Amino acid sequence: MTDISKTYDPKAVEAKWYRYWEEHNLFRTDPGSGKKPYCILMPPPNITGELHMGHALQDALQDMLIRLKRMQGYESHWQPGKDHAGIATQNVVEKTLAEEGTTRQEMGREKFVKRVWEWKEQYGNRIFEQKKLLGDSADWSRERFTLDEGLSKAVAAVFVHLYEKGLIYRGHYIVNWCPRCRTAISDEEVNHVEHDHHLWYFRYPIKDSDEFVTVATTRPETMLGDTAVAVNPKDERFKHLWDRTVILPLIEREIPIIRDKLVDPEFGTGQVKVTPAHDINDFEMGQRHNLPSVIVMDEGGVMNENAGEQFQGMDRFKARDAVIDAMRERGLLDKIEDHVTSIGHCQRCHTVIEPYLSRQWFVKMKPLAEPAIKVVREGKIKFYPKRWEKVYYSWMENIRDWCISRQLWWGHRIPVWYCQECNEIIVRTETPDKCPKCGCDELKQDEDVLDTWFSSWLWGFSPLGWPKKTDDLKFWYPTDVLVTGYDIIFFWVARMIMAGMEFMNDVPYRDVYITGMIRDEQGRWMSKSLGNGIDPTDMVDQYGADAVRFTLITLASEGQDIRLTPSRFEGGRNFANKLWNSYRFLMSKLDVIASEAKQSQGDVRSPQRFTLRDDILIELEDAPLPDRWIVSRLHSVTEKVLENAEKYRLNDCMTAVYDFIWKEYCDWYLELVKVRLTDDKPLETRCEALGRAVAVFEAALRLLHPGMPFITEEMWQGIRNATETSPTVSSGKIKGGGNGVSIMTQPYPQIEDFRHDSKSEKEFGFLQRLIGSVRNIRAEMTVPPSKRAKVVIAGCSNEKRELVKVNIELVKRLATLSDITFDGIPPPQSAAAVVDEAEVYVPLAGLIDIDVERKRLDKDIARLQGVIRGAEAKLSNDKFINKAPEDVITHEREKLASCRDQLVIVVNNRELLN
RNA sequence: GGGCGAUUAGCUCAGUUGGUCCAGAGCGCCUGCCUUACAAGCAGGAAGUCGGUGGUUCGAAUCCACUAUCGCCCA
Repeated sequence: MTDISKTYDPKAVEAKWYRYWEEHNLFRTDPGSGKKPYCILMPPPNITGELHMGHALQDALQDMLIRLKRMQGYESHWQPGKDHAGIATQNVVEKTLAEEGTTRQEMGREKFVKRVWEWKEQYGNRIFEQKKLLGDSADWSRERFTLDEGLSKAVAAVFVHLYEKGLIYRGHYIVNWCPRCRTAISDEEVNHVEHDHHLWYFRYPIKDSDEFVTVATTRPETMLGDTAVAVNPKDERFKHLWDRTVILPLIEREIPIIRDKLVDPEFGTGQVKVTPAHDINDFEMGQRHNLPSVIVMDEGGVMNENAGEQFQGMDRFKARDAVIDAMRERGLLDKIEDHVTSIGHCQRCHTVIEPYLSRQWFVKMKPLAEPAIKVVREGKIKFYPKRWEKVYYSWMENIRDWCISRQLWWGHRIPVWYCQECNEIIVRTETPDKCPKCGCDELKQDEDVLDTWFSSWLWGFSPLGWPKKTDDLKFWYPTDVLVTGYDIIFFWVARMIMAGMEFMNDVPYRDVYITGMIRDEQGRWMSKSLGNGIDPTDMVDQYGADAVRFTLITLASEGQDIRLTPSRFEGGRNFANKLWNSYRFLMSKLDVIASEAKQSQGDVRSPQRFTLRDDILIELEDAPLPDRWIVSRLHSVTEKVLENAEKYRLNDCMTAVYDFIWKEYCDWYLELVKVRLTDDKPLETRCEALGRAVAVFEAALRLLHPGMPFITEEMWQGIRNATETSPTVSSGKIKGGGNGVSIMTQPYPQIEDFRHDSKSEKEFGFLQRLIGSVRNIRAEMTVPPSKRAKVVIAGCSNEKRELVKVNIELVKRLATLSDITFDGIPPPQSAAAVVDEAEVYVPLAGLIDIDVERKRLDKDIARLQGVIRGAEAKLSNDKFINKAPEDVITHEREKLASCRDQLVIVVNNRELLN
């Protein structure tokens, strides 16, 4: 067929089939289908997000599983959705406001939130459009958004439930405060980075004396909020200081010297300043000793009136320098030391976090963690790779309460109202109209919104309709597997499991497949700021979606990180091209042979279709050896794919199919089929050969489809149109009808579909080695391909001689031989090889280079001697004979005998050259 | 400080339950081929003391201990 292009062009194929799948509703799912449920929840990407390689990798893996299960007859549902991403989205919209010269404060809350919704409608769908380019077969009609009506109801219901259970509380605590985002964030949202820093030693005068205490600090500006100095009660050095009073410099506040065992005598001088409003440890000390908390900066990190006139209005880092200067001027700066310290930064904007005393809402996590730990311990949830379970446990067992309130406008407003009359706190899923206690209707809702993860942690069930008891929920919960990266085990996976146990009383999924992270060539994270990212849509554009998917899946082994360069996708592209060309070959033959067949029957219908016998892969009794062999190999690759898919070793699934198609089907089988497709062969022979080649190919396409959906669909449709019956084999039979809509909905191959045939594999293996040995000789002696050689085989068992005779045409073709004779005298000037017990002589009169041949044989002798030595050493060891299993010993014996025989022949041949 | 991962061919990586002709792939490299499906290809080839040391074992890339280097996470 001349109209099939010589190189595969993904662009001509991908969009067409994606549209086709959507038009035929092939992604749509139905809990009432009567099939078995299978479900994956797509990790909802942020609406601000662009598709990155991590998405591409995880989507390729998820889609492969979804498509596989769909073909296996499950109601295979991939639940898509998006995340409202509180801080990120608010930041993005605020940025555009800044460009317009306004701020959200100027705009007001209501207008701002409306504006964000508009932004979401306009830009929020981009990432899904990009995912479609990858071929994702999610049921987009069921898309959910963490801020849509249903999910908002779920969030409110959860809040009320936990509040009423006493697991949500409000309180004044030190939280991680981002002065740039102007909100509290959770411990998980803080990244600690080690910095070369300093330790400043300040002298505080002791009241009514000339003495000082000397305290060391990494954050001098906080001294303005000190309300005590503390020493360790066991520290004998400072007994004389107990209960004395210190004058806090600059502020001139009298503060006590307290004793607290939390003080580390080794840190600094062993005398420490205590700032309860700006340090977590100091806060605890303050609680124990009833110290006042003085907040010295505002929400933006600017010093406030409590910092004193001199410093008020200064940014916290300016204030730091100013405090140091002021202390130095007063002679109260004792010294400065170099000090390495770990400083927390906002995960989102990288601003230095300020420990800050404020009133926030928290979730008590311990009670929620316990059942979630248990289900993993009991194996009800399994992590792949298993090692992540340890990480999960260590976090869960040391879990701390979760700060869930955020001082943002974009998000789920906290469902709490305060009575302006009696201060009653009203926690409701619906807006109350009056205070249940005093009846007053003046109620004010809490200003804050909830942490975005407070909606994402419900993703295990909320997109399926919870809190309603929907059919979806009944059918698909618990879901089957969550595919995600290790960076969000704490943020998301762990919390989802807790939520699942608390609200569904069951796990959200049975398996957690943790993927590795995509890194650049040097092993660095891909990030916008480094500019080292590779855009998946660029790669799809350049290499095709199938090539991108194939490459990523192949590289994803057991959760290892992946170093990626664009050139890696060439491997996938080349494979697609290889597939394409084998398809082109089959199609051209189908065309020719089909029309010839029709003509021979006096049937000249157009278009000509090839009739595929429905038992073509079953009736193999009289089939030639290569056919029996390739079907047996098909059995084996199917087995490998199915086994590895169960263990989420999808890379192994892919390489198994790759090896089968390229190295067995194309390199060997198709070359052999060509022998039976020459014009001189009877039509019947050609039809059978081509039919089997097509049927095997079709089965391989189905094996491959979940990983490479577009190209397999294109070729499957092509084959379907060119053949009379639907080519799909299932449960041992080719299904008739020819009306399959798509390869997507064809049955996935099962091992029972293809007969395993170890005899054929053994026989064919011999022929492969025989052909290989001749090819090796030819190449080493640089015999030009145009030169057809004659080969003499000697010392061959009757069985193998028959085998070669039956398949003589094949061997001749693949080894480029004009003739094969048996048991002739080895001709003079021959190159020689040994295959099993057979001696192979290639007469090379005039072509043979004696030196090259000597080297070749010497190499073989060395190899054989090595193997023999190894086997002898083992077999002469009594302990080996006594302890090793019988089959291992037998194998060693056979190996030794065979190699010894071969060695004799090779040595003999070598001597002839002396 | 605690935990985890990596270390195998020039590069990037597989190697599942310890054994199956002295360790595999892709890329790169070398030789020869436009052999009518494919040069994004075909045939052949070179290339590794599996980070180091010690141990367990009849047998270790694989299990154990120690150790080195790199990376990540938690505190």
